[in-house]
Formats: sequence, C-alpha cells, structure tokens
Amino acid sequence: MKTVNLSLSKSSFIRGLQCHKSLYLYKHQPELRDEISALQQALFQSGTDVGIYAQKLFPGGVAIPFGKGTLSKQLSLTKSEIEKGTNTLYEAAFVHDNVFVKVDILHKGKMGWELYEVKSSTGEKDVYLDDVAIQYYVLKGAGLPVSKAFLVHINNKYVRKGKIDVKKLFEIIDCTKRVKNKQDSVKKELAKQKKMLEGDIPEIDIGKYCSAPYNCDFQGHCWQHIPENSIFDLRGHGVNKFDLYKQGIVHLKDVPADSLNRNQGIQANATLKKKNVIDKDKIKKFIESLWYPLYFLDFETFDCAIPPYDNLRPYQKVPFQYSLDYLEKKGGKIGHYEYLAPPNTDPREEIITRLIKEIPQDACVLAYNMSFEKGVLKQLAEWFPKYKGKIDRIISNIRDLAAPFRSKDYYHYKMNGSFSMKIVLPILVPELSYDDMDIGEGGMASEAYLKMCQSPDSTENEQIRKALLEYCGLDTLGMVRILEKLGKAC
DNA sequence: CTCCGAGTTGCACCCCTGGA
DNA sequence: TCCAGGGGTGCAACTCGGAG
Repeated sequence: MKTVNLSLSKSSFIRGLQCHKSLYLYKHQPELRDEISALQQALFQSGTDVGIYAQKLFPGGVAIPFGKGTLSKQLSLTKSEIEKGTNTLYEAAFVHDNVFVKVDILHKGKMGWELYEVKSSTGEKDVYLDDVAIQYYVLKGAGLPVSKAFLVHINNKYVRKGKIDVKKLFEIIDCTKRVKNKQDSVKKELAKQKKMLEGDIPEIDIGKYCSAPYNCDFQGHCWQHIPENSIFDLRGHGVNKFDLYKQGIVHLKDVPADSLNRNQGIQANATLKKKNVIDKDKIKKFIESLWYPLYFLDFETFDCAIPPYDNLRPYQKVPFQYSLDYLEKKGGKIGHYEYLAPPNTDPREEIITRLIKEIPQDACVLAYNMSFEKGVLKQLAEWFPKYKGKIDRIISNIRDLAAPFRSKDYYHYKMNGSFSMKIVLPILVPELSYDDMDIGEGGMASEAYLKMCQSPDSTENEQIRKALLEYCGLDTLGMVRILEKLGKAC
C-alpha cells in the first residue's frame, strides 16, 4: 500500500493560521511542546463526546475509525464506502494538495454531499469558519461533489424534557456561502504555510495570538525570555501589555507608574518592593458588615454539554456536593455539615432541601467569590420554585469573602495580582495547603465525580469520595481561617 | 468549555465655553 | 448666532479573572 506524503492536516492548518512559528515547531520540533494539563485533556474528551453524540443527527452511518492503521487505510476505507453507496459517514478521511482532513459527519443529501463540522461550543466563532473552509477545500479538491457545508454547535437554550431531542440540542448553521468566499484565501494561506515549513524557523515574536483563539503549546518555549516580575504578570485591564512590550518595556520596574490603573499599580508596587498592602479601615468595615451566626458555603458542581437530567440545559451547572461550616458566635466552635451525592442520581433537590434546613433564615452566609454560589442557588430556585422564597433569602444574606482581596485592600506581594482562593489561602494560612491533596481544584473535583458516575461500582470510589469530601471541606475551613486572619490584621 | 460579576473602554449625548 | 472642542455622564459591549 502506498503511503501518503502529507505536509499538513486540518488541525495544523488552523494552528498555522494562528501562528506560523507554532506550526513550524509542531512539525519540526514537537519535543518542545508544553505538557498538556489533565484538565485540558478532559475538555478535549468532552469535545469528542459531543462529536459522537451529533452522529445521531444522521443515524445509521459508517464510522471511519481513528488510529486504526495508517492514514492511507482511512482514505481507502472512506473511498470504498462512498463507492458502495453509503450515504452517511462519520470521520470520513480525505486528502488533497497534501492536506489531510477528517469530516465529523458527511451526509449525502438530494443535491449532493453535505459536510458537517461539529463543535462542542455554544456559538459560532470565526476560527470555526476557517475549519469548515479547509475541509471544503480538500473535499472539493479530492473530487467530491460537495453541495453544502454546515457548522453544528450546541444550543444552550435547549432544555431537556425526557429523552434528548438531538434536533433541538444542536444548532445547524448553513455556512456554504461564507465558506465558498474563503476558498481563495485558504489556497493562498496553504501555499504560504508549505513554503514556510520548508524554510528556516520563522522569526515571530510573542503576541496576543499566543493564546487566542487557542492556547499555543509552545508558550513555554517562546516565552522563555520573559523575566520574573514582568508586565505580563499584571492582572486586569488597563495597559496594553503588548504595546509596552513593543516599546521595549518588559520588566515591571520599567513601567511608567502613571500607565497603570489602581489595582495594577498596587500589584506592581507590592511586587517590586516586596511590601504588602493592608488597608485596615476597609478590612474592618468589611468584617463589620458580617454578622452571626456565620455560615461558610462552598459548592462543587459538574456540567455536561449533553444534559444528563430533565429540566437541564447544556453546560448548566449541577451541584453534587457542598461543604458548610458555621460559627454560632464570634470565636465559637466550628460546626460542619457536608453532603456528597451518590453517583448517577439527580442531586439537585436533595441539596437544596438540606441547605434550607441547615442554614438558619437570617444567618450571614460567606462564600469565596460569591457569584458562583449565588448562581447555583438562583438556578436551584428556578428548578424548584416551591423553595424560591427561602433560597432568595439565603442569597440576599450572602457576602463575598473574596471582596477584600479583589479590591486589594488586602494584598500580599506574592499574590501575583490574583485573588483566587487557591493563591490566597496558602499565603494567609500556610498550614492549610492544597499541595498534598488528590483533588486540588474544582475542575478535578467535577472530573472525579463524573468518573464515579461512569463506573459506580469501582473499588476506587471510596477513595475518590474521601478525596472529594476532604477538598470541599478544606475550602470552607480555609474560609474560616482567612476570616480569622483578616480579623487579626486590623 | 460556560457562566458570572466587575472593571474598562468606546460611544453617543448633553451642556458649557470661547472664538469668529 | 454658529460651531468646534472640552468635560461630564450613562449605557452597551467587551474583556478579564475566577468559579466549576
């Protein structure tokens, strides 16, 4: 069997659109790639899940599997299926002009072949159009009569009632015209990329394209010359960091002070002088705005593109766990409630009935970055209107423990501009740390819970449960300790 | 990947002022 | 009397950072 000599694939073309240097390194020095985090891997997985689910839009097709044999085998398999008269193919493989693509769904309609590119996102983006355009280019070039090209994405307005209605779950956008208009530029860009790949490594400096529309895998390589305490450590809006960079300003110490906004100014000043900011009056005011009994609430949630239960929209957050600590009075003993739903049950009503029993009507409720907890509670009120009154009452009593850190009334020079709990807690309360924990962030927590749901009988699950309870408990205990520290600071 | 709140920015709009 | 430009305001659009 003849092997196919490929210079490009669909994904590398998209990569090249973002940055030629990234494509060059990917082709010639892949060992320089950054490690991909477990979380990113999980997101990638959810994308393929959606792709497979979308196949139900055109059931009964034939799949051309990945990884099974060589690329040329996938090509010949595709060819023979088409010749056989198969009218729906999943992951059909084509090559033209040395570019290899796989089409999520290829369906033979009345007017000819239709190509469908499935995205797990909830809306259209420019880069998706390039994605469809390159596929159209290759299919046309390979001699397939393509009549229409579509973009398929998740419709996040869809509410599940009973069995999933695939036609409503997905939104299908006809982008044939726009894709045709792009053909010229696709051809030109391809030629450019190929020429570039044959030459020396292109000299491209860092820029916004390092992280948009996608995070580049070579940031660790290209950003090596950026020192510690650089302008890129500045958080928030304000100065255009790449404008400064182009002016040759890289280190924080070289930034003209008047070009920074308030928060960035505080950050830069604290970092350079290794000095902390503690605005005692403001912190005192914050603490005085709280009252007892004082409850500390933290939710863990999961979300899926394809809603697992009724009355659920795509990507809607489903709480499956919470930790609730409380103090009856100032300096009192910490009380603790917690709940972790058993796998594969709809946990929503159980969670809210427990919470409204455990949180007294007029208690002050603290959350860290409260918009998250408020949002979950609002959602619960929508799902269960019978509890709306009580839920709204809880919501109105929520205060945000992140507020003093967000406003930089309390800022430690090691915070690097961040006010995240994961940064703030180890600095204020070094004896509490996420370091040695099996689950150390929210993303891992939801991943772990979904894993339990996938294999509910696994012997591992007892360990996962323990880790989940430990993690969520640390978040609320951490809040108690942070508040204590704030109190001592003023 | 989505969602949310908060902060920023851009823009339209208003009034005021001063030059012609 | 007209208009351009400065300054304040209020809204919408956007981005960022943090949450999962």
